[in-house]
Amino acid sequence: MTDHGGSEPFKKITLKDIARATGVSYATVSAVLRRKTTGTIRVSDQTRKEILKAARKMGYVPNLLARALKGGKNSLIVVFTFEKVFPVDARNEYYPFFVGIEEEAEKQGFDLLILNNRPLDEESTSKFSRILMADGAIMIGVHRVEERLKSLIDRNFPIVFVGRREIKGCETNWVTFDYRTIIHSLLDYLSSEGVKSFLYVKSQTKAYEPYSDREVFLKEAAGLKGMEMAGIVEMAEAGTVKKGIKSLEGAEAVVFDRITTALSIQEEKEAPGIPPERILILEDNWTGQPVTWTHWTSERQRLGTEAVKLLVQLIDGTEDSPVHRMIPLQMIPFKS
Amino acid sequence: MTDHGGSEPFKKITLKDIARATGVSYATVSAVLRRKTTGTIRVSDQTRKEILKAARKMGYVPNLLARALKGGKNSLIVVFTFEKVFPVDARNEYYPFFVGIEEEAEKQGFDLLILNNRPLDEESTSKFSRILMADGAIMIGVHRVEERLKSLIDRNFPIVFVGRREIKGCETNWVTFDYRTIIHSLLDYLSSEGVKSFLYVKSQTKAYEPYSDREVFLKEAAGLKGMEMAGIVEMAEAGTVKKGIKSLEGAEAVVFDRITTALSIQEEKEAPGIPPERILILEDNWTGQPVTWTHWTSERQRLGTEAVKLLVQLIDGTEDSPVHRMIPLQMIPFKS
DNA sequence: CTGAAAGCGCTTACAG
DNA sequence: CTGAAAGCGCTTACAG
Repeated sequence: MTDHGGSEPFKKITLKDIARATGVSYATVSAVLRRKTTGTIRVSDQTRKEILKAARKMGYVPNLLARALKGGKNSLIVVFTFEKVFPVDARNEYYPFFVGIEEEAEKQGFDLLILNNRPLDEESTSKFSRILMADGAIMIGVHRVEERLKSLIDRNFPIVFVGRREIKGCETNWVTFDYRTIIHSLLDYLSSEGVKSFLYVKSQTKAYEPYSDREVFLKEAAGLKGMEMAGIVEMAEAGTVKKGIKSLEGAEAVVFDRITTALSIQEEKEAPGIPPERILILEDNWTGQPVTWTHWTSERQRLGTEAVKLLVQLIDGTEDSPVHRMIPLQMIPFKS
Repeated sequence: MTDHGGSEPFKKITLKDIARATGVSYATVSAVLRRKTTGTIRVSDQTRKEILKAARKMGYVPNLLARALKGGKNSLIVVFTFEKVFPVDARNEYYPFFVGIEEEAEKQGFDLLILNNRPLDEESTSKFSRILMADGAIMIGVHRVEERLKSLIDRNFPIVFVGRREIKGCETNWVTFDYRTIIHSLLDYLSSEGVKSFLYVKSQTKAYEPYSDREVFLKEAAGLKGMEMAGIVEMAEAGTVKKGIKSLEGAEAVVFDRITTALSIQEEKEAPGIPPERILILEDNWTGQPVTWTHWTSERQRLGTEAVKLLVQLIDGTEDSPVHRMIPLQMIPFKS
């Protein structure tokens, strides 16, 4: 049945093989197998059955590479990360995006092509090379601008970024959280506590869109509510916690940009000396650790599904670039 | 720069476009971009640079569909599940396999094609159709035998199953856990507690390989150590717990086949009336919930990486089908 | 040393 | 109503 030793490569069964076996042209076989016999090609019922039978018996599996190369769509979506590793690990901050992406892709009937962000062998083969195997792509993480990517976007290859991502001279599509509304709510809350000024703890050294967005909205909201940003404390996400706590002493209220930074302080025995209802975190809790201070709901998975929905619309031509979508967030206030 | 409204489809830049722009044959362009200029095709340095420059400027991205269709390998691995949903959710039992698969694929320089197990539009397009886009496939979950799959395996398409999976008349490759050794260890442990007989709690209604394996090895080990399997209690994984506990009363020792079943009993206030050091679970704890009874280490992620390693060897021709690999397990004994 | 041509497995417009 | 042929974008053996 099966022969051993140096197993032969893999023998593809093609349309031609079936055509030969049944004695018709392979165009006919193609038509029959694709159920297109109502169209321009018509085949007798007898032949139809023979072809179907032969295909089944020979174990024919269409080569979708060829199909896709010829025709248009492929029902395939690329997922690409600019990060070092692809976020399949549940502890990864981007993981919930991926879960949402897969869920929605499945619902919409798309398969997923996961591109690993590995170094390249040849100059010509860009990181994005495999992107053209798919109908469109979703990008996760903080990107570095690459000419090649810009060029694809310019030429209308459907690409959706998870998070607001701008590329100069380029019209990018993205889905992001509605940071503005939620940050205004959070400051309303702080204001209702009688707070007039706060310290802003900034963990990000490199500014990129989502973080500068938050800072902008925070300042805007503070201005509107007559509150004062008393100062900005730069703090590494890990380490220098003791020193960090020191620098918070005497503050009326504290606003953290990152949950990880807030958590590293929350964990310390010595409290920062601020009443907990006067501490805000401008992020959802994706860490799974307990958080008591005020923050917001995690809609990361939802952001993933929205990204796919938008991408599919772009692929279908139901939407035209550029499109930007916002996901609402809900406050989770401190509870004593 | 960019024009709005009814954005045109997506204009591919092909080798031909670059060839036209630089005034050489597109075979030359191909050679230059693939860095194969040392071979049969030689190009002047001047031309080389021009081609490279044009490619960059025009944003050329090779179409790997075409590349793969023509040539052989694609550096692409299919991951397929027979389950309803693809296990990207961390609470899914198969999720750790996927994590290991992605990790190793990344390491080996392969991208991943995730095939969703959705219903089909056409008869000819089998669930496995996209499989030929890749160099090989990894199968997760409990399969139903499908002719199409069998035929692919018969024709030496590289496929590795996660878990022992047999298909009649077919030589399948698989990686699995070394259930035999660990189950013998577990019974040694039970024996050292002075146990002479035990009850076997069986949750699986449908027998498939991994579970029948365990039962077989359990019986074998019991026989060897002069222990008696006093009875088999069939128990649904969820529900009927109360009744389940009743049926365990008076047993000298209990062996569970599934961690979920064991946990649903462990959670109940009323203990099963068996000393905890006389309870075994023939599974690792993939649930994340605390488990006190004796079980074994989770090597699921490792199984995923091993599956990829084996698949890559099959693709490279370093190994010939059929290959079976075993992953060792370690006992985690009850601790009071 | 170079470029034209065949061919990978399909689909579909087109000529008979 | 049917089948031969062109073409999707590449690579590579081959003829000039």
